[in-house]
Amino acid sequence: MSWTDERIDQLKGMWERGLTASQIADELGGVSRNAVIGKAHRLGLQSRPSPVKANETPKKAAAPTPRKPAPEPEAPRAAAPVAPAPAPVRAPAAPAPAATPAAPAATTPAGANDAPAPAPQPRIISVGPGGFLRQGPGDQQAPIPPAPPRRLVPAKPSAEIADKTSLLDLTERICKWPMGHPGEPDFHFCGEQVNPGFPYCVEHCGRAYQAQLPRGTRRPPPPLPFGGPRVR
DNA sequence: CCCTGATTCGC
DNA sequence: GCGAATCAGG
Repeated sequence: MSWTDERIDQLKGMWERGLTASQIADELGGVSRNAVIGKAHRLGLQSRPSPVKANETPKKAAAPTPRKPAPEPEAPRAAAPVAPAPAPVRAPAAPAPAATPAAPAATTPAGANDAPAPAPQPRIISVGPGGFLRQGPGDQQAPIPPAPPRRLVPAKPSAEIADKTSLLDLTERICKWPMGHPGEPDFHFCGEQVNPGFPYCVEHCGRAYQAQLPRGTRRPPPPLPFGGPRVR
């Protein structure tokens, strides 16, 4: 397998979302965990806490890599400028304590016993031209980029996907939201009319471009990147 | 042991 | 540029 633009995109997305290299490798398929890590580094996606990178020993007394016993005393070796960069540690999926289950008081005026209390949906900051969620003005959290292909189709007979949108059916005005996993028999694309200016239909734009919730709020279901571990 | 990411270096 | 081998922490 080679690193096509598309695969690189997927790698970036998943890496930024905090999936482990193993998960990414498994998801992409055809590459090893090491390949993913190597590529990520070459792409400059360094960041992310490494279990091994905790301390930085200024002295390299110990032979860290005996694979090639340097014959040279390495004279012109510039001293490694220890980057003091604390690096903006992206707050990952911090398990919000959520110790306070939000008293329903505010949302439940006295006497108002409306039963159909919809599930606590993410608060909509504003609505884009197509009706999808959009970030609030002051909210400059990086928008979750492309597309979390969730396993939406429970693997149906091939006849079932006979009229589904395939790769060949993609045009600039049909939704390219993936349904299922590439390579699987039921994999196809959404196929709806796109939200003008976007690669996805209105519905999927809503999923691709999510509003960042105000501090403290927690989306009940996690962003669910991909459908979890692939069932093979 | 398992997992993780980082790094090196032959290809 | 790629990724196996290796390192090293949890």
